Amino acid sequence: MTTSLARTDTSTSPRKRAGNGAALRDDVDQIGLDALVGHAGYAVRRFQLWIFQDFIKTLGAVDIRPTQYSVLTVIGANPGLSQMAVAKRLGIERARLVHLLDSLEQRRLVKRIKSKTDRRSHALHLTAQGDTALAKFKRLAAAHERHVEEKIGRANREQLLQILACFT
Amino acid sequence: MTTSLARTDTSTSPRKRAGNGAALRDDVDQIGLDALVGHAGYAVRRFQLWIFQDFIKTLGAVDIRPTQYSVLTVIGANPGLSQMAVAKRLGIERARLVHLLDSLEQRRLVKRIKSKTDRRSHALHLTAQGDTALAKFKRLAAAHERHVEEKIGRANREQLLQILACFT
DNA sequence: CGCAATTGTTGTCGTCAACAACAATCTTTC
DNA sequence: GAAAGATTGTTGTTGACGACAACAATTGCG
Repeated sequence: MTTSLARTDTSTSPRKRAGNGAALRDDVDQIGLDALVGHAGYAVRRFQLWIFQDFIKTLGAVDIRPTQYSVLTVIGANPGLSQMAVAKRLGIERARLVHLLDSLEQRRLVKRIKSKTDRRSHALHLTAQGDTALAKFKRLAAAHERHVEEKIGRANREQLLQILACFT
Repeated sequence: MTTSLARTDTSTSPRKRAGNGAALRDDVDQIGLDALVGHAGYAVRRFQLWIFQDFIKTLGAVDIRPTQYSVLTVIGANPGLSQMAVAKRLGIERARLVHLLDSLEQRRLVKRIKSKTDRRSHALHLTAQGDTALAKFKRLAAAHERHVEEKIGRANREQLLQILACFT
């Protein structure tokens, strides 16, 4: 059993100065996380924060954020998709995709082409400029992925991808 | 270009709507992710979304969100911490922690006690009510963690925690 | 034809991270 | 001991993001 409700002292036994308002323990390394260490969500949240920050920093020169990169990649690999299809595939709101595409279209990376078979929808394509830009983005993204590998290890990254493959 | 195929069609393959012809490919299962499949960040983002939604839903009856839970857990395990110490340990902005604590203090789960040794800082403690409430939260959080286990498998969850331990 | 569903769009709301600035208070340094 | 610098809590702003709701135009189907 992982956590019984008994408040047993955690792994490390930090000196609990039980006194109210006693000295404050500011030493970060000594602060126990208690039940949090058993929660995958906490570790994943911290990891995602780190990984997104590295992505944003690594692609900072081209000003591309993770969500923008995912949209460009999917459109590049599947030209002609509708906004609804991209939104569903990436798990983002179609309302949000509107603003994403507005930004990418303003930057001449993507174009919305009115579909002839369904006048409601737009067929999404990369512009020629967007195609060459995406190639550059992919190189930078690969560099970012190497940072991940250096951080958690090559084998661990592989296992991670395999474990979470069911969410992609 | 890169043809990434062989998507193992997983569980639900409901009903492929016999929509219009070959104009727009709306079939979500057939849309390739291209370079995204090799990016840990994408999988982690999707996973975190799923795991947080399950957490929020599982703890919906008590109206506790992941960040609130993490704050309560750390305070419960380390009474007397300053706000700065909690913020640094959990990796959240101290400005954000202010609002978090305002909310938790209004709900009588946490109390800020003015430190005698450092009149700038507050010593954070759970109230008696907060202590019993946290015990209940932990039971619900354990149920959420079982959902994670059912989703990705027991061994995979263990490996995930081990791989990401360096971020906690 | 008529009605339900879909698509793109606009808007609002709440969460969250990242900064910047500030007053009060400690700490260091001269 | 006083001035200068650092820390703590606080307030505010900005922007990305997810979740909803409503709407017009359009399509599909009974």
